Amino acid sequence: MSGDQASRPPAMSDVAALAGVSHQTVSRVLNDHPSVLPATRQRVLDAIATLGYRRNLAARALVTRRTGTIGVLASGSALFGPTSTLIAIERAARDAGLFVSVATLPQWRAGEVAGVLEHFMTEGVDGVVVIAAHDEAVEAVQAFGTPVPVVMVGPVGLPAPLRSVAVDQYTGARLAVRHLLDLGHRDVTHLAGPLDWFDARRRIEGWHDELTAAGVLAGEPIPGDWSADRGYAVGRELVAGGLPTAVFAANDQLALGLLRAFAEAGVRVPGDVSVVGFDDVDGSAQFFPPLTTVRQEFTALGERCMEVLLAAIAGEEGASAGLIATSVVVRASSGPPRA
Amino acid sequence: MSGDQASRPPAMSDVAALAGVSHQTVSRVLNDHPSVLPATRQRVLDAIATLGYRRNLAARALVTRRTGTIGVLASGSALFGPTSTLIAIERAARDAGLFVSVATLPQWRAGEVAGVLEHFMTEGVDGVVVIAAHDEAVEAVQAFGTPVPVVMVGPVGLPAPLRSVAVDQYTGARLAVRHLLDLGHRDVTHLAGPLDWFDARRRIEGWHDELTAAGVLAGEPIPGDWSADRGYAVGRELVAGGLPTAVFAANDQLALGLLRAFAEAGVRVPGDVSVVGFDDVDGSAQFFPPLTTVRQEFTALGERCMEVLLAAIAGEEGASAGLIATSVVVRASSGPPRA
DNA sequence: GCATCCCATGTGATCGCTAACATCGGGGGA
DNA sequence: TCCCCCGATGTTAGCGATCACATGGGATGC
Repeated sequence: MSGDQASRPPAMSDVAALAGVSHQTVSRVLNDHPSVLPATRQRVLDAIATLGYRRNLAARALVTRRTGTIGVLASGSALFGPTSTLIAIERAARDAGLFVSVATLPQWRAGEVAGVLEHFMTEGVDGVVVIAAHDEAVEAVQAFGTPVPVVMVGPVGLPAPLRSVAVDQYTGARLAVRHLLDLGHRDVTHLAGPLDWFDARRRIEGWHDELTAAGVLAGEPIPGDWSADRGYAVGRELVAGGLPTAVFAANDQLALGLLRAFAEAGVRVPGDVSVVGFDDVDGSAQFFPPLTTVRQEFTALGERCMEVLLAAIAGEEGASAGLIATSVVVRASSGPPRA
Repeated sequence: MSGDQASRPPAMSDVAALAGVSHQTVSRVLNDHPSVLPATRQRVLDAIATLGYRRNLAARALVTRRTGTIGVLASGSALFGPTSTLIAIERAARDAGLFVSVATLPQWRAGEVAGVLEHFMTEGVDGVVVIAAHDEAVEAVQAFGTPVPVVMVGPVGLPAPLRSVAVDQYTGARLAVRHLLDLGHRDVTHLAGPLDWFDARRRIEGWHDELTAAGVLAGEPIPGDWSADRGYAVGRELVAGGLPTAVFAANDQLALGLLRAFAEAGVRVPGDVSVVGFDDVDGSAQFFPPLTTVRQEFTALGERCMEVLLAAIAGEEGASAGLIATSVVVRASSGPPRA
């Protein structure tokens, strides 16, 4: 029966033969079916151990129409936020017993997004997570219309059937500004991220609303990207054109550039100007000076993401997301304004 | 025949029926078999498009015993090097038409490594890439003994059947030190990475050998980890205990900490002391001052990694790895020593 | 002009697993 | 005591692809 070609890995039937049961009983043991006698179960488990048997996932997927795999579409940059999110999601997924197929995308062009989603569909993923922080990503995913559930990480309030999970960027920004207001600042400039990113927009709104709520005129944010280079350029302009008492940068990279510009110009931080960032990247505690910033709970984000996705896969409807908390990490770059 | 349950996605037989051919001919079209008449091929392609057919990978894997998937075992940290490597490998793999299953590991304990490898084996991956920079990882992988090819990214000269691909850390370190020697330095201290990391050890060797080759006594490197905090602590000690004319830090984070310590103490860089890092992380161009550092070609690393893995999967023997080049990025943190 | 070979295509078996149904005892209620 | 039901296990039929082999017709060789 069992043609031992030495090349073929053991199959369920081999285990069954060794244990003296039918292959179906082996299947029952593997799937924790209740009606298997303890003695039988043990015999099967022994046979599995002896043979070094591993269940063939392809065969299983073929009949169950479930692969137990999710596809994660991530950005192809090493940016701190997206990367941390990816790691958190992967961990949460594997804890839930799922396999994680990852594809990265250098740019969010619709064609490429469709290509990757097609790739995932061919693979037969049970669900997709898109770590997508900006508009084009949402449009591209929406246009594709996958047959399996999709969770977008970043955006909020998407039209069905898309679901989303996000960090509370808005409140994070408000907390950062509140911190500065509490120190006595009334002149808080915002160096924003790129406007086609959700996070950037929500941080702008938070900054604006918190200032407005305190009766302070917000003005216009300074347009930026996420780069330290841009931070430096803006820093120089501020030095030349007149400093506010505080700058809230949309991320730590921008803040890093600002700090360099200020340091070079002999502007003291926080003596002459306070700087607050966003992300709490590795090393921000050793910027010059150490950066006050906003920390996001990526682990919680990953877990929430999995909850929502698993619920969606199970066919549940709502699965409202809620927002992931942030907190201000106060360091040396922020202080009271000069009197 | 085709029981249109509306729930089942179209299968090859559905396409065959619509195109008026046998399922085998559909298979031939999909696999680019030469002997299919252009007219037939077109009819099949049309039917595929009409039905929105997608080939079922599980069914294919079941019979071919190939999943077209590779497993990538990455570290669970957002460190720049490992993350960039992961992204590069993913891109190279997908370009090669492979699916990428990722698992991250917060710690390299043998049990966890075995667990993840077991996970990959169950999934039926055709090969495994391990982005592992230190000893324990190699031992754990070696102990597991996977039945499929494994490529370790980082180490060099592993015993068969393990293969490896690595960046030329050694030469990178020599280049960095050479740069300092060329500027006239003779007193180059090395702030090292953790000694159980290959990269750290090889950077130490490169530093040591380049100094020795120039007839300079190297002394002992200062032990470190990869953190900016450690860099800061060491920076303060150096300020208190006597500065060398140059410090070669094992990575940019360490360098960042050094720079802060020097800036706080009023030590001028590069006037009083030159600093060189390693990695060229995002933002290092905006450190204060902008950091001279060593850049690694991650894209090339990913591509080479795939070449080696694909060759191994194809059954080829040698597939010697070669080392990936590095280059020095000269910025403002290095200059001639004070006369 | 006839045998030969190859090209284009079809047929049947099979990969390893799970779902659905069949079977066979034994225990409890009427 | 008889019957019904359930627990433990076996049997059969696919899931959707590929592989190996079969088939039939036209071009080729001598």
